[in-house]
Amino acid sequence: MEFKQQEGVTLAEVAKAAGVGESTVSRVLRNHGSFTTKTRDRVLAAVQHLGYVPNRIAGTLASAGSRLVAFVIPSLSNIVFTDVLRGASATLEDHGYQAVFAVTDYDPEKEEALVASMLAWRPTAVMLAGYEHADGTVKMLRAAKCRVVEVLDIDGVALDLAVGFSNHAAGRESANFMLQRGYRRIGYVGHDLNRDTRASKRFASFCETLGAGGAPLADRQIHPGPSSVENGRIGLEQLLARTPDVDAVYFSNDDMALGGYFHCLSHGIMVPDDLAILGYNGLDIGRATPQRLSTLLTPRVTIGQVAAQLVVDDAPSQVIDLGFELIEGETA
Amino acid sequence: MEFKQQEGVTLAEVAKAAGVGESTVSRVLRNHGSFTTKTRDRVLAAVQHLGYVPNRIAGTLASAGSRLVAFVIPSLSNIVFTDVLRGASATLEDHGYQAVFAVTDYDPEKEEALVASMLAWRPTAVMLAGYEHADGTVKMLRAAKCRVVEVLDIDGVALDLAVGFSNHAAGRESANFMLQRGYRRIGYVGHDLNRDTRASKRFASFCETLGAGGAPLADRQIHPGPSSVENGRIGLEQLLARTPDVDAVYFSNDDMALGGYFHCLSHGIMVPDDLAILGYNGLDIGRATPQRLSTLLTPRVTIGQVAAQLVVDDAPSQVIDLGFELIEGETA
DNA sequence: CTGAAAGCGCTAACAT
DNA sequence: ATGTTAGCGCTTTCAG
Repeated sequence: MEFKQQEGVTLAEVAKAAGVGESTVSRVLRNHGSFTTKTRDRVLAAVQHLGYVPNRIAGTLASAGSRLVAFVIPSLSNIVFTDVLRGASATLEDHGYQAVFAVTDYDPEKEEALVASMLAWRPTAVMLAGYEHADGTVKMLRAAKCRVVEVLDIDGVALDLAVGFSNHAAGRESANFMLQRGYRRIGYVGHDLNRDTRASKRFASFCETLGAGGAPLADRQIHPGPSSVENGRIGLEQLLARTPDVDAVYFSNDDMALGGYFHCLSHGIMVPDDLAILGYNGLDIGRATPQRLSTLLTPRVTIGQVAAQLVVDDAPSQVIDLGFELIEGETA
Repeated sequence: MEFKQQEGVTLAEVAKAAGVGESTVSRVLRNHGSFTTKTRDRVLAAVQHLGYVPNRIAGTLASAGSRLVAFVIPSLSNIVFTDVLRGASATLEDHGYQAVFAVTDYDPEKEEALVASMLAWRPTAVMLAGYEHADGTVKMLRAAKCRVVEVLDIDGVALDLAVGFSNHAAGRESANFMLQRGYRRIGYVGHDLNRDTRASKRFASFCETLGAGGAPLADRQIHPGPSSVENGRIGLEQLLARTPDVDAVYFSNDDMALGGYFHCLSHGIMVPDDLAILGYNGLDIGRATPQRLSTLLTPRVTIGQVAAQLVVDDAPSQVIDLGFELIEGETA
């Protein structure tokens, strides 16, 4: 059945076996150009017979597009990024593109190094989170002749394509919601803001809006580590120890908020009467908790889909605001 | 500063600019072979000056190894797989490898198609979840001269490398734990078992062990969809409606278990006295809930790390059992 | 220590 | 409709 599969069957061998020229095999395989049904069948039979698998490395070198899309993301633990990947990968696969990824750990220098090594694969596009990049990263990206998509943030100047929503607007809307609900002693529990610049944008606008509304932030508790349920629990505990009279707390995201909610559950703190809780992200789990979590739903998967579609369509440079939706749950 | 960056600077141009031969540039860049410090500096200066980014597509074609590792995973929503990716990608990046991935949606046919298109990139290795693959997939993988790593399961015959733990053993240990704790009317709440073959192995062994222990499964509720907190909540609700007298429930994973736990919280069901809950996976969130979730911790990140290391080392074929750890929480 | 030249496997004109 | 040929940008003998 299979003869020399060990070292890789080449197109030339298929051509020989089918008794046609190499370009004919190439045309048939890519279904491009013209050929008779007869030759097509002979080529396909030879392919089948030899177990030929086209070599896209060679194909890419000979033509132009690599059909490789590079994702340089901060983390694989944060659902935000895996959701974007998820949305994008489906669209990409449907169009014959392959997704390559690397994780920066929220480190701009690492991002720069990873972008450099991604560029070595001559990707059709590279997708990054947000706008804050090292100078070298920007320089390389500008010089490279590939598309650049910045996702999850639109508060800034895009390099090329940007798909996301305004984190400033998200912070503002969250603050307005709290204010409307009548909370006046509002606290914040968050994770490392230096690394997560999007969370820090939300926080800044949240505070500003609160101040303008006459109820400046009562207190804040920032955990130096990454966001997690456990850190949210600890964060709220510490905040309350210092400022027991807050009537509401805004968390940097739903994981943190869930931790805060659990703290309340185990300490007999009534939510939202004793303390209101507002999260961010709109995770599924927040809809299954004893009380539905109040949060801001972000269109993460859609962002990935739209970003991928723009790349596939080779759309002109643009910024797409996909917005968000405030979910009025039962915790605030 | 940069002259013809638009179309990509080539190694030949660097060579010309540095006044040396192409092979010398290649040697310097890969730090392989010999050259004087003087020529090295000149080459590096030229690289810097022109903003040269090596083309790995060409490099791969000319040499052999692609330094690409392909991941063909069932889902990006299930933390199990992203954790494996996370563990693997760090190791891979450290060794100059790039991770490529594709999502099968638990569909063996899609897996086959994706493996085929991955193979076109001539990856150093391809990583798959578990042992259940379409015949075509196995055939291609055997024919391809790349390493194959099956992760997360070791209950079967490995194609090449396998890193994981025994899901049968996990089911057995979970059942024995329930039995030891004295539960006798034990139920099961799970998600689609046809798709998740590993969950189905755990369930089978769980039932078998329970039967052998004289307390056969009291009832089961299988949700046809994917695992989620919400589906776990609904699943437990339905199970209890039909069989109210169960004293413990084993869930297909922690997401489902969390849903069950939330159901208990909101319906005044005392855990574990009225109803005990046992999950599977050992998610972080289970340590922050009002009561720590009893579960089975699986070494997902480590599996990724070990798998990547084996590939990097080009280790001989072998199966590595990384085991798991039963976490005695407060819910069972 | 360094350069010249022959491919790697495929695609894309260009013929025919 | 199909074959021929010249590269794509790099690595790798092989000389020198």
